[in-house]
Amino acid sequence: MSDTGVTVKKNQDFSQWYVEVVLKASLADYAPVKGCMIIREDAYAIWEKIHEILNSKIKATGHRNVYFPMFIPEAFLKKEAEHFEGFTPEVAWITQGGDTPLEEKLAVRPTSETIMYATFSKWIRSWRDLPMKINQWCNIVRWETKATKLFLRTREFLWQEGHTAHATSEEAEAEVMYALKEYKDIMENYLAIPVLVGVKSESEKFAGALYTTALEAIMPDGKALQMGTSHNLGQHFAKVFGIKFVGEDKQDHYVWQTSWGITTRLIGAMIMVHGDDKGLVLPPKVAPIHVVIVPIMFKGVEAEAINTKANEISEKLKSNGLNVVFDCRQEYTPGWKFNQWELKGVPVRIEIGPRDLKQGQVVMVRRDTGQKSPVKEVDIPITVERLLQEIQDNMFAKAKTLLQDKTTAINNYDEFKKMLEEKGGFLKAAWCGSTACEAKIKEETGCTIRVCPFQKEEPTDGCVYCGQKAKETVYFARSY
RNA sequence: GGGGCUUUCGGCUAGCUUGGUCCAGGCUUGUAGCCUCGGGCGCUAUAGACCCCGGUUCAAAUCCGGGAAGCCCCA
Repeated sequence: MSDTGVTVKKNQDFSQWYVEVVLKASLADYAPVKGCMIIREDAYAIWEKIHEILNSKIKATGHRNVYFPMFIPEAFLKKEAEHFEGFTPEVAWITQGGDTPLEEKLAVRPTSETIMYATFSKWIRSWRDLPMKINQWCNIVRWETKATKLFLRTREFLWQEGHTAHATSEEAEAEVMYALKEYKDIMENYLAIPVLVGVKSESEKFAGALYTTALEAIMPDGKALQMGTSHNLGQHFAKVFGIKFVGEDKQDHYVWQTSWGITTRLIGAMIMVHGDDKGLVLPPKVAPIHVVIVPIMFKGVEAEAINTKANEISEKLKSNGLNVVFDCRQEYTPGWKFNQWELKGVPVRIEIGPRDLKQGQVVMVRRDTGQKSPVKEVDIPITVERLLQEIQDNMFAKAKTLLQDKTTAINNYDEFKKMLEEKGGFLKAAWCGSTACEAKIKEETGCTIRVCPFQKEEPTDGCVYCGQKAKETVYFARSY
């Protein structure tokens, strides 16, 4: 065993394990600037996959992609006071161009509400211009001072931000829920990560929003991770940017707005949730490579026959729309290749050697369970297809078990603290609704309210902190 | 926001306490070649590093000061 592979066990040193998997599976690399990362081929391919999936969803419902500049005049950012206050600690500023100091400094976008909405006020005149539904794929800069982590928290990251404007509050509300629903589908049915959805508390909501809804997942170390957000902006921005339209009633109205986003952080979540001691395990639906074929080659006549057969299988699978790699490199042994492709998380491996050739079969190995089985040559395409689906399903089921295991219903504060130390995860507890209790809990335990679920559960106990009458049952957790 | 640890060939590291033995040693990787090579096989040859800036000194990987980057813990 060389150290080309992962050297620590996932459940022994999770942080170290994560860093090693990311670097050794060549998903990313450190950049020369603190807190910045290089997203490498395989990780970028996964991001492109996420593009494809979301693009096809939102285009089908009338959203269109655009691109706005990454520089935002300071005055724009300042217009919505709460928004400015929320973002200003982590905004990177440009103060000089060439040798000349700028008259007004420019923010490198931490999010594009302000620059987009300044323009919305020009574009929206009448109710016929609504709804306006646009989206942009871009990079974002938030100048974190510390605690950066590959994929999960970097100074620059990639994301998608949807921005819509509607004639009515109800329509905006529906749009918020629409984005949430599509996000949930991507996370659960493609990335195989189950999520909790709900509303953020007042102190956790997006700066400037009426309310924020979010999707939250749990990581194997018991920390929660925010997977995506969808905000109802109400008319806050419409009022400061003057986004008005003439309604069918011939009166002026302010628009109702939403914004929503998911980021490259999802890739980090996927690594954490599914990876194992051998490295990555990729959900088939987003895996850049579905099948790798490893020939067991010897010098002589058989070699050519194996080569031919492997190519044949590869072509057949490719024609079924799969991405297949035939790893015919001669400088590596089969064993070495097995380890390498496992590290990279390829869902299915096909081995073909002289013995298989004689018997008209191959050996098929699934990445999630390591299970090996001989498959007759004629059955290969259908078996691969079945296996990919099984792997996808199995991965989601496993992740669901993780979520269940890491969710604990709590009745009192002592238990809260005890469970937090013992296993972390989501702590489901009654809350009175006061920001003061929430702040106290955060101060004393580091836990925040991750979501207040949509399906309200009637609390049977008093508030977990103050004991007063509880308003609802919410999910607390430490988070990334 | 506070605290701790770390940094030597592409990767993992030895050397540092006690400055000179070090134009830095090993393993792995890369490159060229050989090898029946079914779980990181073996053999030969070759390439490759002291995080940066400054100081002390006849002499610095080693001591001192500053900086950068990475990781972890606490809030």
